Amino acid sequence: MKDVKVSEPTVERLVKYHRLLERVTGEGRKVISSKEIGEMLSYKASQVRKDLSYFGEIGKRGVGYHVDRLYRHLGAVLSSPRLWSIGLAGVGRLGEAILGYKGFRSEKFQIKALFDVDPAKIGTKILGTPCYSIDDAPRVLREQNIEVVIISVPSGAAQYVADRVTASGNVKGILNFSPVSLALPDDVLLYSVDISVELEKLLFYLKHRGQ
Amino acid sequence: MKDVKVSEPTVERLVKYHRLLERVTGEGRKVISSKEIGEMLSYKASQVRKDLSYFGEIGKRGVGYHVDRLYRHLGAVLSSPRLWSIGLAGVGRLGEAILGYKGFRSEKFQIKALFDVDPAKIGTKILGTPCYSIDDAPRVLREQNIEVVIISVPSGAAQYVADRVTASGNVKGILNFSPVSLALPDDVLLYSVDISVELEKLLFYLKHRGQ
DNA sequence: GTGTGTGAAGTGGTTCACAGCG
DNA sequence: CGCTGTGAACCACTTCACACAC
Repeated sequence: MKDVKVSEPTVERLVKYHRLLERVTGEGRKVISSKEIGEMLSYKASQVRKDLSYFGEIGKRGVGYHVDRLYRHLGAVLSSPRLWSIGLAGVGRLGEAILGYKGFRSEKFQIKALFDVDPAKIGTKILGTPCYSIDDAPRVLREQNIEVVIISVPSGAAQYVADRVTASGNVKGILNFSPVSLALPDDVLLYSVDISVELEKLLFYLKHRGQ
Repeated sequence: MKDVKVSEPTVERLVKYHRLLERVTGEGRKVISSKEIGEMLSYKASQVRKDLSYFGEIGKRGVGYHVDRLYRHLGAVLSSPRLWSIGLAGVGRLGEAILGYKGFRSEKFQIKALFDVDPAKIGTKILGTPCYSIDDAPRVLREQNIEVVIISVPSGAAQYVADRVTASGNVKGILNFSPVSLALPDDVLLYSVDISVELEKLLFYLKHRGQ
């Protein structure tokens, strides 16, 4: 797969096209147009075509996109070179929800180790995954070659946890669910999901919706 | 508060400035500069100044921003006209995590009603909040004047739930945690948080990180 | 001198419009 | 003729650079 530079919004849409195609494949559809994809996901047809064209000419002019071919094509674009091992720090309610989240099952990654501070959890298995002390994270992450960590701890603990986790030198990416900006070594990729900010934005625009 | 049109990224940053200021206020700091704010949140100082200038000249040239004044100013910009009543549909692991999420406490809103399909949950209170059948949603939403609903149901059920919820005619905004695009009446504002898309993006850029 | 406020320039992503191919 | 692929036009957000107030 050649390496085309694509913007973050494009990657996000590619993921959504892939998901949609998975569903459509199951329904036995053979061909789909950019217009139809766009209608199903609320994007402009031209946006869909541009996104899909970044990785080669995959559609047929005058016809549309062959569903199964496009599905496999996107699968290859989004595929991982291998199965990522993932750690999850903070097994509170949110952490446990993430751990058990069905939309999160994938052949791309697997949650291999949990970390917490609660002595009642350390040393046990939760939903089948072993839980370690956060202070053992550097060792465990190295031993199990875990390169991605999800942080779902309370905001006060997030920076401490991020420091422990990056101390291993093994971690290349962090997905942060806590509502704080983390300071990280700059070779570590950070993505954040801030649940309450999204609600705040919704309420802000609701307040000003007349406009 | 006069109505200035601000972009979504700006609103998101305003929320983060407000949060930061809350912390900084507590630490007894009197004055802060755009440069310092930027460093703490990983934004450019010029970005911070532009964002803060949309709602009037609030800083002092040559000095910086008075922390408490700026905090209250942002509070007013982001404030709600009143306390929003919120419903939450889908009290699975994720729904319960949201319900109990501390970062979610606010004087802007309150989760007033839960909805589910599980007969074991309907009619009970969960973490102190009453749970109703999703099919009673139109009535309950109207009776309790609930205008915002959080959807945290499995993807297969999301559209059905969205239809039930908007049937009341009362709902103005939806925060969707399920990984599907919802079709909604176009006077309903939609924000989505897609947990697995964020992880997919992280893994995609990790794979291509050499670039 | 110092740090804000802001027009102007720059950057990046989206949409258009049409050429090109099936 | 229909629908894709794509340069060019457009639009929106970010960054710069400097006048201005303290």
